[in-house]
Amino acid sequence: MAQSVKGMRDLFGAELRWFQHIEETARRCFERHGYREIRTPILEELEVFKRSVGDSSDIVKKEMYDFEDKGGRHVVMRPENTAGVVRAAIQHKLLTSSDPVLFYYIGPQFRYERMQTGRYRQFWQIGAESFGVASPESDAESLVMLYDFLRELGLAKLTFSLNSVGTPESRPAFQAAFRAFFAARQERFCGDCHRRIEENPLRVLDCKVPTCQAALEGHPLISDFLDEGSLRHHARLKELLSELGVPFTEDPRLVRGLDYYTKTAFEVLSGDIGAQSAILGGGRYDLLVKHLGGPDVPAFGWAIGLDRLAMVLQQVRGEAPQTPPALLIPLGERAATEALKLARDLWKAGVALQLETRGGALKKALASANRLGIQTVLILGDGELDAGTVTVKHMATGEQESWPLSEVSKRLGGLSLD
RNA sequence: GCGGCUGUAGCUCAGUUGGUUAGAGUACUGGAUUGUGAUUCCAGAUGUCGUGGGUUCGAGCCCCAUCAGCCGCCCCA
Repeated sequence: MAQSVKGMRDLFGAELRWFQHIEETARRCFERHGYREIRTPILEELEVFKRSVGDSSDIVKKEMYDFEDKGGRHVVMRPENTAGVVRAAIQHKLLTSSDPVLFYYIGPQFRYERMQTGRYRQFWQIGAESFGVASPESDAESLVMLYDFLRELGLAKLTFSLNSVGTPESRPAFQAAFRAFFAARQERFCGDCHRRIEENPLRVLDCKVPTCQAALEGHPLISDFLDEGSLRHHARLKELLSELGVPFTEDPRLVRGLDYYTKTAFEVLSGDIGAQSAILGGGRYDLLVKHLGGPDVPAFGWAIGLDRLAMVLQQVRGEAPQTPPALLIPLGERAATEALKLARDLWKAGVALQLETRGGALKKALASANRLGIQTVLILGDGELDAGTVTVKHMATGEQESWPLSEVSKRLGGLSLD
């Protein structure tokens, strides 16, 4: 039997309902902040990611689906979406005015990784990118949008981990100090950390090995090396978040895996989904646009893992909210014709209605309604047709009543049928 | 990429030291009279025991390979 490719999965049923609910909520929340959707291609040129995500990162070094297309182009299935959005914004000259440009995206991303719960080779991200504003107010606006979005989904207890990773000007001094600190006690660090100190020193800070965390005791703090601008930015952002009631904890060891971040970096972890605990992350990336060949435009953005978010929501909230349609059951051939006509009128009026077309026994249809979780059943037989009514059965209570045909639409929440 | 575990009906699992036609619960199908469900009762159907090789008189059980999934690391969403 044919099976889906490793790491690729089919989405349907209860899980897909969460995906849909999250996506609908996201669009509503982001659109009202003035963000607009952007959809970029899944395939990008390799260079886009090498220059943005960073060619020392694992994502670029070993996790990309990359291949040569029939025209000899070296293409990559996007491992994340920020680089593509930036590329598109530059290509279409969207960043030439002084107005901010606000985008959100929803789409699949691809990384060739070892499978695990919450980690798939095709996974979905929702993200928002804000271009053109360097102020901490811009960070706060984006973060409060994200926070309110998560609140609207019903996640109450999440807290942002917040840090500032400074600027390329302030970073060398810290890195030198940190390397010296590391060198002085390098025998206490694990093999992975020795690799990290060379490739991405900041990553040593969030090593999970307890002995490494112990060895980090008293390490130089990024905040002690921050330039004046980054410090003021960070202080102001914290002030704003406090004013807005957005909960956060400062985490001086928080760093981001992607190379393009400056100043603000943040993430949210969840304890509900095993080792793959990161559900979202982001921060400021003031240099990326210019680095990719665009104008010198600051930016702030983040991405949420939809697969993991859906998993967390399913765990803390159970089933995704949904209103099942009503079910119309005709009895007999004459009723079948009339039911089809009635259903069509109701559909036109915007009523959610499922039509029983199998024509079997009523008890079968009711059992089926029960399985589908349908609350309201309309029964249309010869008696009802002659009386110009429909029998309405409320599945939860078993109570039945009779409605005139002309009132069905209105009483099911649709438009009037006149 | 590294280390460990698992794979038996749609789902959750049992299957005794290898021994005849592989089981349960649940779900499913039909029935308990004509137009009333989810409870109850009766009946029924269901599997290449992940796949391919091997050992054996005999393999769901042992060995090897392979595929898929799970757990931890790495990485990250």
